[in-house]
This record gives sequence, C-alpha cells and structure tokens, in this order.
Amino acid sequence: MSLQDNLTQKVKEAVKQLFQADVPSVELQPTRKDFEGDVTVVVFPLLRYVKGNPEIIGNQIGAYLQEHLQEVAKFNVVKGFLNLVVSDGHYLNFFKDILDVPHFGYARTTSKDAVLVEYSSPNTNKPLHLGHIRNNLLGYSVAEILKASGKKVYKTQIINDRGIHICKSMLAWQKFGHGETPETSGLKGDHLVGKYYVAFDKTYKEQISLLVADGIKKEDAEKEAPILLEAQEMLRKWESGDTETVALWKMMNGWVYEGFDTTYKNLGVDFDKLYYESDTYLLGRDVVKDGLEKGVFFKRDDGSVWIDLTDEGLDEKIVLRSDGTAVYMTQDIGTAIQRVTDFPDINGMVYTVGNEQDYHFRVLFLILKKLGFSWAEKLYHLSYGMVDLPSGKMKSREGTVVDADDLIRNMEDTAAEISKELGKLEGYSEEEKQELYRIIGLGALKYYILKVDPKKRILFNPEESVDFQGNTGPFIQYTYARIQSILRKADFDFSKALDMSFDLHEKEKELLKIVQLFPETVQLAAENYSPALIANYAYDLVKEFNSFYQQVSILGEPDHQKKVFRVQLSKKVGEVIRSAFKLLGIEVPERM
RNA sequence: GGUCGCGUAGCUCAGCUGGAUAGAGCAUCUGCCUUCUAAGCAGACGGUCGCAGGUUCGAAUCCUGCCGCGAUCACCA
Repeated sequence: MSLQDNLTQKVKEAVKQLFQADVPSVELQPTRKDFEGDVTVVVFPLLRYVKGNPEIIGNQIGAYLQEHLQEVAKFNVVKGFLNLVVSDGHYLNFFKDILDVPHFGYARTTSKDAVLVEYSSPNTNKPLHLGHIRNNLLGYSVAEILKASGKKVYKTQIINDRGIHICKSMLAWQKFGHGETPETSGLKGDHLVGKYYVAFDKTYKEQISLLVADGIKKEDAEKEAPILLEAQEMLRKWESGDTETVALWKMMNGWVYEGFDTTYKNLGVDFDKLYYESDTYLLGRDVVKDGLEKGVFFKRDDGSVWIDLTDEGLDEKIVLRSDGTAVYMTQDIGTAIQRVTDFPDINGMVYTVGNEQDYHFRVLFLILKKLGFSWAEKLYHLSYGMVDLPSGKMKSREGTVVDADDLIRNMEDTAAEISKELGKLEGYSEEEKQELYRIIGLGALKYYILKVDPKKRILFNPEESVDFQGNTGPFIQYTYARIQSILRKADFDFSKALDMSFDLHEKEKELLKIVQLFPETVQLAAENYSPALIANYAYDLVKEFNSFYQQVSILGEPDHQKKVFRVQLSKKVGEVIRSAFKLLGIEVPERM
C-alpha cells in the first residue's frame, strides 16, 4: 500500500475514533518548503464533518497518526495545515523495494485493450517542417507513455498521397523539371518535390496577376488560372487511372517517401503500420449507406447525404457529395472502421492532429458514436497548438517555413560547437563525438517542444536558438552523464542492498520523495496524453539531484554504508532520468 | 456573428480535478571550480495571475460577463 493510501485510511480512522464522523476523502499535498514536514493533511475540508477549531483538530489527528503509524515521525500544525514528518525508514524501505526493479515506474502491460496512435500524416507534396516535428514528437511520445502506462499500442499514420496538392507538384515538375531526379539534382526527394510545389505556386500567382491585369476579378482569376485548370485535369486523369499520370505519381511519391524516411529516422520516430489515402479514400461510402438506412443520416433532394448535429450544438455536416463521391469525413469514418478490423483488439484511438481540426474531430467522433460503434467512446483528438514564427504562420508555398531537416542539422551543429568549447571529450573518437552531438542536439529540440502543454501554441524564433542551459534537454542529459561518471569511478561493489539503518540526509530524502512520484507521473501523463508532465517531472528530479550532488559528497563519504547507498541512489536517479526521457523519445549520453 | 482554445515576471514556460507567502529557466546582478563533469550550485532582482463581478472559510485554479490573440464555421483536406 502506498503512503498516500495508508495516510488517507488512517486519517479517516482518526476522525472516526476521535469525532465519530465519517469523511469521504482526505486531502493530502506535499508540504511546502517553508514548513517542516513531508506530507500535509489539509484540515479545512474536514470541518464540514467535524465542527471545531482547525488547529486543535489538526493537533488531535496528528497525535493519533503519530501513535498509530510508524511512518509518521513528527507533526506540526500551522493554521489548518497538519504537516507530517515522514520517517526515514519509510523512504529507505521504499528504496530497498525498487532497488532491483529494472523499469521502475513503467506499468506491466496488463491491458487487453490496445490503443492506436495516429501521428504525422503529412501531405506528400513538400518536405516536413517544424509543425510536423511537433506532431511527430507528440504522437511518438504519447504512444510511448501509453505503453509505459500498461497499454498495448499501435503507431500508425495515414499518408495523404492523393489529391490536388500532389498534382500541383507533378504538373510543375512535368513543365519545368527537365527530368530532374533526386540523383541528378543531389536533392533529397521530398525537397525536390517541394521545390516544384513552390514553382507551381509561383506560376499560379503570376497567371492570376496577368488575368487581373486583363480586368478579371481576383476571385475568378484564382479559379481560372490555366495552370490550376491543368492540375485539376491531372487529378481527374489520376482518378480515372490514366497510366502515365499514375506512373508519374508513383515515381514522385516514391521520392517523397524516401525523403520522409530519412527525416523520421533522424527524428527517431517509427510506425507499426502505414495507411495510404489512395487506398482508403473510397472507404466509408458503404457505411454512409447503412447509416442512411438506420436514420443516422438524411438525404437532400440533390442526392447529397448529411448528418444533423444541431442537437449537439453543432451544424449540419455533409458526409457524401451529391455525385456520390466521398469527402474527407467519409474517408475518416471508413478508415476508423478499417483500423478496428485490422486490429481487432483496439479499444481506443488517438489522433494527433493540429487544433485547426478540432471541429472536424468533434463531428467525426459524434458520427461514429451515432453509428453505434462501442469503441467510439474511446477516441481522443490529441489536439495541439500551431507552431508560429515571429512573422506569423509558416507557409510552405511562400517559403516561410522552418524546415525539419535544416533544424535538426542546426541543433546538432550548435551542440557540437558548445561541446567543443567545453572540451570535455578527450578520448572520444570522431564517430563517438558525432553521435553525441546528435543526441544532445536532438535532445535540446525535443525537450524544447515537448515540455510545453500540447494545447498551447508555440512561438518559435529561429534567431534565438534553442537553449542548452537551464530547463532544457541537455541540462537533464548532463546530469545523467554526471551520474554515469560517478558509477564509472565507484571502484567497489554497490550492487547489493544494505541494511540501511542510518539517518537520511535532507537532500537524500527530498530526492527519494521525487523518485517515488515517477509511477504516478507516468499514469497521469497517460491519462492526460501529456508528455509535458514527464518533461516537468524529469526537470524537478534533476534539479534536486544537482542540488544533492553539490551539497553531499558521494564517493568521498567516509561511512561505507552511506557511500554505497548514495551511489545506489544516484544510479537509480540515472535510471529514472533515462526512463523518463525514453518516454519523450530522447536519448541520454554516457559522457558530455 | 456562432462555436472552441489560449491570456501567469521583460522573454519562454510550470502551477489549473479550489488550499499556506504564485514557482522555474532565460536575461541582469553577487558569490562558488587545488574535492565525484561549472551544460552545474547558492543567492539577489523581477508579478494588479488580461479586466470586472460571483460561488467559497479559502480562487491563478470553478461560474458569468467583457477585452485581447488564435482557430473554426466549404459538395477543401
């Protein structure tokens, strides 16, 4: 039983014994630094059940706890706060219990229900940018967190490989590309295709200007520009299966996939299964027909099919065009059902998609619920804020994007620069150094993005590079490296548990308190789909460790028992750092 | 205009299922490397928690209104 549960029960018991009252719950919180104690019972809520002076009541409960719980060593009452000093023995016992637990904090996978996590899902007409990075890091991290919380997880994405956007790149390449390929140009495939997406837009804008100069209204010009009409024609050809168009589409998509794979690999994210929109965009239409029969949807005179969500405070939403073709929503309905068919054990899906699609997902989930799917209750839109630049929104077409590949490289370069300045890597080969720069650079980037609450937007200023000091990934990695250094230098056997009958140093106790919070932090992060909680936890832990490290001698401790304990404690903290960072997709270095 | 989200120190963020004097980092300033890695530690400075009401013994946290920023409201995706 955890200390929390134990205390809760005893406080209830105390109230029963002392005041003959039943309280449904007890409010516990960590004691503030300015007061003596470790855990605080808030007395105020009890006043509803027990009349009297909170200070006196607090003292009576405190005395009861001290007498009946060996974990409670001392207590004091300040106003309505009963501060309990928890015995060293409790923390030492806890430490003994987790000493040999290899993945302390991770729950065993017991859930039979699996969760599917979708993330990334880019369009295939341009390279990935910073916005995609946030998406990828969030999705990957949430998947890892869910795994650690005991769930079975499938990672997936749906690749938007069809539609007008890719036709634009294809058309521009046909017109201006002179047969250029990744090999002949030396460009990464996704960047090459992106180059033609931009080229398309340039020509398109020029044509609009010309039309406007000829006296055509802007809105009309935007619809009539010849190159746009050509792209639309190309899409029709693709949909009718035109051999040449499909071949071009395959070739250029192939280039993009190759480029994406490299970026994913560099980012350290992966997928268990890929879905392609070109395979799934026809799905869902039969379901709509069924839904129509069931009365979930209704048909307009022109043949289009809708759902009325006005009772839920939303609007009417189209699910099938009058010509019978599918819209995005149709496809998403079909894809969701397809996934449950592919993975019969899934009972819940997480969609990592920007908050601009909040409305879409509210509607999608409602539709699936109305169609009667039991798993529809367990769908979650992991909605995150946009990443904006000081100049505003990132726009691929206008070239105002922070390119993912560039950014990763810049982070590694910065890491290399700082490392060289500090010069602590004697004995490392060039290869080892490169690997280290990669770990640190990516660590800085990932932590920077994941530490902020997903639903908040991020303002990224490329001029002010990501920090490597303070509340950052490298700071936490550095602490890990420090710990490894101690372990390398400890030339004695610290693998076995000791009797541990000594008094704890204040810093050791503080450290153990934070270590103890790791399992519940993992659970909380899973419940809230929030890597930020893990990042904040790691920071708190590391901050406390560095304070301990500074104040307390580890290897210089004369008392052998204490010395061994401190090494063991350091090792454990290192393990927790590594475990926490693994959930963020961040690696930790042996040295730095 | 309707709906949804956000607004905390100069900047970037925690805290938000109500609890003590609102916490970190960056920046600025002070100390600390003949002792386990100074990407560190200790400290100083810095706040009308957007504004106004309300609920409560108690509100940054919950409710209402307003202001500001953003997103969304397509037979687009």
